[in-house]
Amino acid sequence: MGKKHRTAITPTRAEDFPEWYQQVIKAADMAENSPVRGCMIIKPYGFALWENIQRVFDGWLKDYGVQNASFPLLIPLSFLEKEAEHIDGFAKECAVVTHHRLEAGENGLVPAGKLEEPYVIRPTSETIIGDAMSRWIQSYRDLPMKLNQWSNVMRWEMRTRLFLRTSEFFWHEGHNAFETPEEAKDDCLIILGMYEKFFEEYLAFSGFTGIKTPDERFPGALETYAFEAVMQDGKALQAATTHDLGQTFSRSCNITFQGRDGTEQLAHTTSWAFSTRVIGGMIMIHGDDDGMMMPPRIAPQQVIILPFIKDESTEDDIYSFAQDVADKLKAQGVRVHIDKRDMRSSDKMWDAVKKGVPVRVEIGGREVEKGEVTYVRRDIGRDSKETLSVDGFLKKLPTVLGDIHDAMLARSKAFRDEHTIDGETVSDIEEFFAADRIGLMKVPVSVLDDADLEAVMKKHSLSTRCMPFADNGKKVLIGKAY
RNA sequence: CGGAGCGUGGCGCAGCCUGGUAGCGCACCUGUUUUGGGAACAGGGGGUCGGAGGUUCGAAUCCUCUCGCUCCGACCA
Repeated sequence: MGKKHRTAITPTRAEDFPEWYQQVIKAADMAENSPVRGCMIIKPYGFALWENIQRVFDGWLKDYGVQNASFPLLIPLSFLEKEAEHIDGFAKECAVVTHHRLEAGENGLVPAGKLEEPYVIRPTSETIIGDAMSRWIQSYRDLPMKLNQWSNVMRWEMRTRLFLRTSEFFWHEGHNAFETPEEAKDDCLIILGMYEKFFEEYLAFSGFTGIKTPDERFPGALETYAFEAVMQDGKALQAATTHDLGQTFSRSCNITFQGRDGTEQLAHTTSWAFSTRVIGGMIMIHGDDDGMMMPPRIAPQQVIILPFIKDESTEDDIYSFAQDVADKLKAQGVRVHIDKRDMRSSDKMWDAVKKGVPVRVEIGGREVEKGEVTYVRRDIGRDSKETLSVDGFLKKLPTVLGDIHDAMLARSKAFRDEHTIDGETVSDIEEFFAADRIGLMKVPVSVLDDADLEAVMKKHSLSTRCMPFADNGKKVLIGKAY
């Protein structure tokens, strides 16, 4: 009692942001490190979030005419070698499969059966999908071709962090091919728009959409477009990208088609993706000192029902009442969970808080007696506590979930805006970051030509994030990034 | 891959400098009393100290090597 300031997560964001991040993941039971270096185990609660993300966005992709397919995990080394710039970008982080058998050796099993041509575990699939496309595309009538796969990829990272950067990660990778450069460019912009809409409408955060500067481009791309979000520690997170690959990959993969004029032409391709990294973004954008805060539309559980059992005699009544409420919520399409674990209710409550379940419903003897429920919003806390009739609650819940979403989005937007500071010169940048201020600095693109910029960027480990569309490409965002 | 730090029961840590076979908080189990919000008391279970080797009568403590993790940096979704 009286310990008003005790937070569910130690340390707090202000005390140690990276450590806070780790602790939130642990407290919310979303993921953990695995015995495999750099690879994480996504636990059921975290994976349920990813599944919801997949389910919603997959529907959007299909509406856009994208077809799902599945390509091999292993890519022949020679495929990667086809595109010089591409291999240059990924070679350093490829895991290589060189053998196809194990044999008993002196000290246990040893690899045997050396492969003539090694395979690379896909760091991305441009080359192998390009190879397939080269066979599937013959005529302009086969275009556009829009393919996607939900898959895992592997990049041997120097330094990993759960969700944000792991050696193996999950994503979707889309690969489209078009007849004209205009279509390819439009495709990039359309999909980037879908990402932005998805992040805002489902993950409840906004960021900046824009064009990457040349040095931040995908290896082999003509142009890279990105969605950059701002985390609570002021660092930027590239949450999604689309790449206009021009004819780079169609040239190296031989994706040709016979055009309307009868001549053989190279297709214009694009690739685009977001990964499990967005979950890391959600944590760093929405989480607070009491743990995770799930955006309602994508939350694994939208409502958690906590039965408050005072004595055994009321247990059955409370459970059946809770079940009844849960059934009605389910009928309404709400993802609801009843926490029947044999624990003290206060512990269950904090567990729900740490997991970030948007709405907590408390049902005890009083509620059962009066046919009511008491609920609390995760984003507001105790002050939002309200007791309603069951029907009243059922009717109001959609609005409540919507309000929570709106509030979370508004907060992330306000944070982004407050932490995007306008500057004019290199010395403005230097001053800002030397003062340990958090956020991004937005300067005119002409600053990129300033010879002093590189040193300042290096000194404060900054990078250009993107040239926002909102500024018509006249400004560039510079900051620290994940 | 460079710099720093850390690896001791499920979690967080102390012990290590000044070697003598392990301790605290939380969690867990049992019981009693509690119970609308992170309960109290009593009793109890669990670790051989990341791994390997070495020094020593004796090592969590010293030495060497190794693996892993975290932070900062370079590289990247």
